[in-house]
Amino acid sequence: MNNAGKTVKEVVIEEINGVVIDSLSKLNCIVDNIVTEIPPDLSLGDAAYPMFKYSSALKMKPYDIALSVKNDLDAARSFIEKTEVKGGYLNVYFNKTAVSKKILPLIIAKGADFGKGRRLNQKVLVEFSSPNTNKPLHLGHCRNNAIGDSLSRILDFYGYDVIKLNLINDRGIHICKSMLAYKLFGAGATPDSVGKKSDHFVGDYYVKYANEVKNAPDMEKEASDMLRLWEEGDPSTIELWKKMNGWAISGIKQTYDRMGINFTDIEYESALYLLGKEVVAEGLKKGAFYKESDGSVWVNNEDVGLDKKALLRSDGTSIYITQDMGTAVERQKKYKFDKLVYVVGSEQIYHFKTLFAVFKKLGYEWASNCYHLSYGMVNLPEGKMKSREGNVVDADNLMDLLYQMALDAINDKEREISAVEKSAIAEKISLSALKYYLLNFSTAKDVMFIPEKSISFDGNTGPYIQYTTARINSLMSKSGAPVDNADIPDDYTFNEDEWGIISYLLEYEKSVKIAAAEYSPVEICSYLYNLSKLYNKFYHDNQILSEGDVVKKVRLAISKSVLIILTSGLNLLGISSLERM
RNA sequence: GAGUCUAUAGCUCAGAUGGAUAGAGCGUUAGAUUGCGGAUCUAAAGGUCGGAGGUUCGAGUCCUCUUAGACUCGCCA
Repeated sequence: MNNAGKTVKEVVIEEINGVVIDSLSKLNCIVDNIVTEIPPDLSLGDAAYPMFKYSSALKMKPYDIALSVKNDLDAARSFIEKTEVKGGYLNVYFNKTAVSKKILPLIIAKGADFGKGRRLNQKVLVEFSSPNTNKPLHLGHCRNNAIGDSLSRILDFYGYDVIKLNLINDRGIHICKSMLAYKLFGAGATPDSVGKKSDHFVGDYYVKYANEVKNAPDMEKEASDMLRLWEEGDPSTIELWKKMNGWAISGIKQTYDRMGINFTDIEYESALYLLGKEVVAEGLKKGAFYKESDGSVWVNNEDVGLDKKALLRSDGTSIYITQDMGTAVERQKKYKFDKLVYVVGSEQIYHFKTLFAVFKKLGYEWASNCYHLSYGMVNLPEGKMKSREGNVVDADNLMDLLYQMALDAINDKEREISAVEKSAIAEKISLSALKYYLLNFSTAKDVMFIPEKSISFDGNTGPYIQYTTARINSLMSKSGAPVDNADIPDDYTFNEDEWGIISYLLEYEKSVKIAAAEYSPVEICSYLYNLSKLYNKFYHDNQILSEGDVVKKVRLAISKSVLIILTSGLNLLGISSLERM
């Protein structure tokens, strides 16, 4: 994965790289790719070239190599202010004015488009969320939604054409369980008649089933009978199914709307689950699969370190994996995707390995373009979430709780903001807290969710970054004229706080690149948090509006640039920046 | 039993492609604003990067072994 567009940092650094490479070749060391690092401390410069690896080939001390390259570098100027040899490192200090004059006006001019990659003309399908229609969304879905949505935004920003897919799991035995409980105990009630959000209404009957079946084991058989009736198209069963699915899906849709999650296309398992049978037949014909004497169809994946896996039951009905096979083939036909990313929990790693191995055995050239982005489970202090034990953290309730906390915090500030606006702001803050919290983990890791502690508004949180945007927005509105350019005099002397921010602004594009390449929203979280910290320190220690015209303009340009980048990065996380809070 | 993933400060977590004294937040302690938003800022204390070997000039990062935990290994989804 690479994007042909060059970042500002690359433009600056490549010029310097060229000189370093030439210089090394004069010493008879031919390299085509040079390693650049960022020194651990700003006082050590803006870029560093470690010379250790050339030492043995050149039979020179790293220090002497660095010294030799330094001589050549000092002769070639422009973006370089000075160079220094320290140990085996050659440290380069950028010309602050030259770099600033390049980056700040560019950010301000491009605004939200700064850092956006050129279009790659490659289509990426991102499947995420994939709820069941027998219960409301819970905390685990929140993590999935946050990751899937953010990843889609990142990939789009980087240059891919992203299709967001939601495959709704609307059929199967678990759906029939809630249907059965409603049929037996519902007495014609509706979400409206009991005044309940419709997906919660449906979920209550799923819980009801779990409780009742303990004393009435026959219900299990009734549920599977119902599934059979559904597959046969029994009218009254289908009618009930449509009614309850309608409730579940409309309730879940409300939760998506509140979270700011949407999809390019919504797929229904009920419409796709039979497709895989044709793929199985194709595989049999190709000799990729084999049939057992009882009629079941299998694939043998032992050659790739996996096991044998059934693809079709002996009665000819399809299995979970069969649908995934059919769905993927259908997606390739419909979208001609270049990549297909499944955002699904880590408990399904084995399943996707098997699935992708099947694609390879079928000879699909797109098999290697499928990727399972697995994420760890969300745990509670008392253990894992189990819907049957009722210890799940419900998504709607959680958002309500966070909303109330945010609203209380706003009210404490006693700002002159209307009640309506306060409410809107509280909503944005609470979502930011939730999403940022869930994204600020490596995806592979399990998340420990401690309700009282984990979602806070202080420190490394979404609201902290929003606060920074509100602060800058407030500054902008008090600055008089809008900041639409960056006037930087050639003789301007940047202080450490100013330069610290500017040099970090140079890193934004790289962060986006890493986030896109590694499918890693946490990379953006870290970047935004670091930038916010740098800015808040700068803001705390430096005056802006009361300074003279020259300094004021430069600092406003820096502030404006930070605001643009923070807003851009928050957007990649699916979080709104704020004017006020 | 096999496979995959995880292990970094009291707690919760960052540390892409190996590089300079391993970084945050929370919590604890001590401070900062007669100034543009205190949901802010500064500082202190707190680490054998689970353990043992190995590769390398250099390892939290790569390799081997090992310990602990999670997940998976179904004609469930």
